[in-house]
Amino acid sequence: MSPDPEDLTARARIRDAALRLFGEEGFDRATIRDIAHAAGVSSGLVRHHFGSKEALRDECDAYLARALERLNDQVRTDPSAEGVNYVAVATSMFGPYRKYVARALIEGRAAPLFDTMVDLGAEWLVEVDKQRPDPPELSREARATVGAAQSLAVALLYEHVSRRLGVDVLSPEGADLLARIGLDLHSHPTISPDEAAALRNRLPKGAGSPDEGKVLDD
Amino acid sequence: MSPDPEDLTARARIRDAALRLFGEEGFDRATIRDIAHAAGVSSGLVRHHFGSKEALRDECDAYLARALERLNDQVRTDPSAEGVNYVAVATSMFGPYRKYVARALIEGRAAPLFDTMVDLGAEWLVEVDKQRPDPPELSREARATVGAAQSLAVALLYEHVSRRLGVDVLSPEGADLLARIGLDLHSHPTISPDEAAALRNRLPKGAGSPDEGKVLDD
DNA sequence: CCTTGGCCTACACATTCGTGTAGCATACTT
DNA sequence: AAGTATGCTACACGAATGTGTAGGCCAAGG
Repeated sequence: MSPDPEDLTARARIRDAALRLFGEEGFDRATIRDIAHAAGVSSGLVRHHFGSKEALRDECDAYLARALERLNDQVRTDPSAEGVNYVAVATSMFGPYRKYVARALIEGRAAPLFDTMVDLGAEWLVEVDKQRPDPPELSREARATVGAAQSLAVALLYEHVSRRLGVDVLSPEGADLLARIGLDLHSHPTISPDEAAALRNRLPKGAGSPDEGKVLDD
Repeated sequence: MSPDPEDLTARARIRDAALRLFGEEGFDRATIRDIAHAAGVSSGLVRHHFGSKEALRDECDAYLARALERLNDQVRTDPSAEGVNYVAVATSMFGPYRKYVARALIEGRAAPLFDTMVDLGAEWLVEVDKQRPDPPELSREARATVGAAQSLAVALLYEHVSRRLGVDVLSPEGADLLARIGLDLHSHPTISPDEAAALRNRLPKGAGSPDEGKVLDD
């Protein structure tokens, strides 16, 4: 999250304060007056710049979408971006805006944000699939969707994960531990291919035939 | 989620309505009057039974904890509980209370609920570890924590996952697709052991030595 | 019969919040 | 220099909400 060139302006300060308070308190509990106070302006100015509280949130969403686009390009062109970075980015995601993003995602908002995560994951899966012995039964997009959701899980459940691990996962030690756990989980299947086949055959619908209206790659 | 013997009573109806409205609208947007109306009682009765709005939410949390305990015992004693059920339970989790649980978890509440998920996952890992070639570097609890978080991801990001998959993941077709994706992801490592070792050596802290104050099993 | 206590309702109060309006200062334009 | 747009504040209003209070209905027990 590199700082925007537009800074110091009251409008930007209001947006940042809103991002923070919406995240910490939630949209309803965060009042316009509190946001204005945190930004060092009057409450009237918030209305002057953004029109309404919901419009202010829309602007926050849009700002985050732009920020993600920058980060997206950055990751795509970064040669050191490999696999785990995908998870690392998702985890430390949006730094101070983590809580805001979490709430937005839970409420079904911030769709472009989630979609970008899926797309990033799908691109990574292209490389992963090359080293895979058996052809995947399911589309890359489908697997990337669930993978993106799982990658976001630690960021969403930040408090609980930190509590159970006994370490703040945003601290250097916590991030290190998290990276090792991620490597372990991603490098060790928890179900053997045989078991997977057996369980697949037990699924109620269809007996594991690879094509019956499911989402498949072309 | 089996229905409680205590039912039909106004108190139970209020609690159920609160669970639903807190989930759908969020704690702040859901008003006591709306909850009372949904339960078919007056708003005063809500206060009479629960004292305050926050106390009502506490009761909702406690009720969910009790319900989870029942489900916990059920899963533990069910012989057909194998691996994927872990994910399936987390996904279709709490049925109508999914949104409530999601909000509670995001806000850092419902800790016993998350802890139960971790414990369940850790028990499963005991079996998984038996079939693992290399000894795990990290504690079972640590891996179970992240695993639990990832298992909850689809439930938390229900709307986005359903949207990207093009199927309601709570519908029979969606659940089937989800199960297949889960089997695929769990049975195929996305990182080879060699890559994992290489990436582990690249981590800033320590050069991959297996013990330097990390969380380890005994 | 009367009274006691648990459910339950109706109504009022104080607070808070989003929004609307009026007005001031500064800077830029013509 | 006058006009005008812009960034900003102060203040007020209406609505909604959590909470408090007074009272009614009804079964149980003396």
